[in-house]
Amino acid sequence: MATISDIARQANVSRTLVSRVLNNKAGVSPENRKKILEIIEENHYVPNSLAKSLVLQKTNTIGVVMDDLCNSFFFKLIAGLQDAAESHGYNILFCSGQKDMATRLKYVDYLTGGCTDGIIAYGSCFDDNELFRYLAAKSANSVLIESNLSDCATDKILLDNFHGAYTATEHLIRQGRRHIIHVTCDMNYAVGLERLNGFVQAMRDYKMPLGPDSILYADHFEKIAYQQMQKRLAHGTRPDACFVGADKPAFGVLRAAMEAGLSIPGDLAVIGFDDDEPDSKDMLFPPLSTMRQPLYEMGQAGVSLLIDKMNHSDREPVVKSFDAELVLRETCK
Amino acid sequence: MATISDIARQANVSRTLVSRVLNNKAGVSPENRKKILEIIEENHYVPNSLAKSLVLQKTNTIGVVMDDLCNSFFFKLIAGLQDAAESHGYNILFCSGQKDMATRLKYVDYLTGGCTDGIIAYGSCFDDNELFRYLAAKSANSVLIESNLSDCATDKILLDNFHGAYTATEHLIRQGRRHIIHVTCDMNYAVGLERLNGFVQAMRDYKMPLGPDSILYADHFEKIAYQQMQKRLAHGTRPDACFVGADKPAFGVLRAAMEAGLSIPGDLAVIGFDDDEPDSKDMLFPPLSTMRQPLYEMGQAGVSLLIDKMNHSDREPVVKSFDAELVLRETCK
DNA sequence: TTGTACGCGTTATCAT
DNA sequence: ATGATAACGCGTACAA
Repeated sequence: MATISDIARQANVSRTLVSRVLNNKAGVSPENRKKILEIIEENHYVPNSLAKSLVLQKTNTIGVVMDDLCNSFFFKLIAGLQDAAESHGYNILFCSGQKDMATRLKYVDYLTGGCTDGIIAYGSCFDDNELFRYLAAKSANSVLIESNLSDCATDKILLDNFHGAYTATEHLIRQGRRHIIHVTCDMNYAVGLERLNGFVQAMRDYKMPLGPDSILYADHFEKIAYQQMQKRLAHGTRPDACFVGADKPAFGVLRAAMEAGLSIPGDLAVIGFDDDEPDSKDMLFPPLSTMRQPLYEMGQAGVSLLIDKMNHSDREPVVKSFDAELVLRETCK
Repeated sequence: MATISDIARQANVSRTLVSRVLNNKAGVSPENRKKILEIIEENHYVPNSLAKSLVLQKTNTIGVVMDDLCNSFFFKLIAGLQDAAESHGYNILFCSGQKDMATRLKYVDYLTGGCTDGIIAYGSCFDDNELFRYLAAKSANSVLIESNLSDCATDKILLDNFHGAYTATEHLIRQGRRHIIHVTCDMNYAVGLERLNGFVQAMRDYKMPLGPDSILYADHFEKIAYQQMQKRLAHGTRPDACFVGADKPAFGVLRAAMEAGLSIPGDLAVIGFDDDEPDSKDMLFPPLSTMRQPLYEMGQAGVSLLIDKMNHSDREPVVKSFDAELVLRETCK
């Protein structure tokens, strides 16, 4: 690989002149500039960004650590991150440990080791806290998305899950529903707990009955929610509304309800959470009402916050919270 | 951010000793080793990988350029790339230009600028050829997956689309189907053309009728294929088998056929290509027969080839071709 | 306009 | 066992 010295030698000039040409700076005679540009072209010369970053103490690159790149839930987030990085003139790199913590910690080491100016990490799983603490300790220029770890003094992008769950539940109550239940998403995630809390609070505030079978525990997939709802419909009083902690389990709920012969939303109103994967299901189920999570905007905000922090390294950590938006579709009219 | 000099100063030793400790090398007294390790720990010190890579001329990192990260089609490929990189002890970074060519070229510049040892690019869209040529010119350590550009002297990972299409078509013929048609995927991609050619060749070899309405042109999505098939079923002789150039359009074909009252596979046998997104559709349609593309293995092979090339920089380019595998499910018994 | 010299943070070589 | 020094490729004062 050609270096700046090679180019300088071939052009019979100093490296300084070549550097000036590369960075479009003044102080080079037109003839020399032309000659240098030609030689650069001939050699397919690309400046070594390592050396450049080393001397400038600036990489112009943002690193993103995901727990898994292979999940369509992240598409909007990734798009938001990419668009924002692009518009700010930053490169953005993605890496994931494929759910393996050791690998992800290795990537944090790598990304904090000089090749990026800052790092963004996403997740709300309690198991991820180790990663967030490790990251926060290593780099002041980092942003956590969806995690509200109090002992990490980094910037944070949050979704107000409590408020979103409250809003959804409140809507069902005001609609006149009497027997409202909640099917949780995975309780190993902070979002699961927060959404449950929002549901409970709304039910209490409106003096709605809250019994032992008002809450069914499921996860982020369809199956468990389906089974839980099946069981629930076989025993006890029939619910007439259900707030589900995520969209995937909401489809499980819908399936169980439809198989049990319930009409949607007449017999049972359903509201999910997240508003992901809208297209693949829309021939199987009535379109799902849900609390839309603005993942694209959250990604954009994460990049903005990070860049702001890099330019004001002494400012206090910022927490920016987003609200989920109630999107009413067929399952809750 | 602390540097190796900071650590050395605090420990009252030279940078050499700190470096030895960092790299687990002999030649440090136990007391010094202990002291240095403590100070490293205290300071959350991480060696600057830029400086390290600069002096070692080795980054231990592979870069991947995708045209789009937000596509579930790539999940298996990404997993294969990650697993292989991990098992070879390499970091692997993903970036994408979100379909914007200028951005992707920028990333090629960035990745070839010293921060990676080699680069993997995926794609078979004819529009991508510019990118591949650019990459091949800039870096000898690069691997193209799915592209067979003859003027790029890089290693290549290919799928034998022609043979796969031939196999699928042949299977339909031997099954006794008489009126076989082909619905193409997007013809802006080399794979679309190759699969079409395989279909035609098989039909010719077996003296099957090949008329103007034996081929319907669609793309990588469900809608066009659905419309095309609807039109086709309304006019002309009814086909009794259909080989489709990808799975998504195959679902469009199935939908048109089922809405027209055809029984699957009795009236119409269908074989797709790729074997992606199996789960989301399995309640809507009978499970789809398809030519499985071994994307995971192709990703693994890409990493292996790249690492091999980096260790034998003078060897000739290697082309490794994979075969698609016929997976028979309900739509073609 | 042009070139010299230094530093970025690390590892390797060669002394001591 | 320990440390001084050069080198990786680049940008930039400063001098000429």
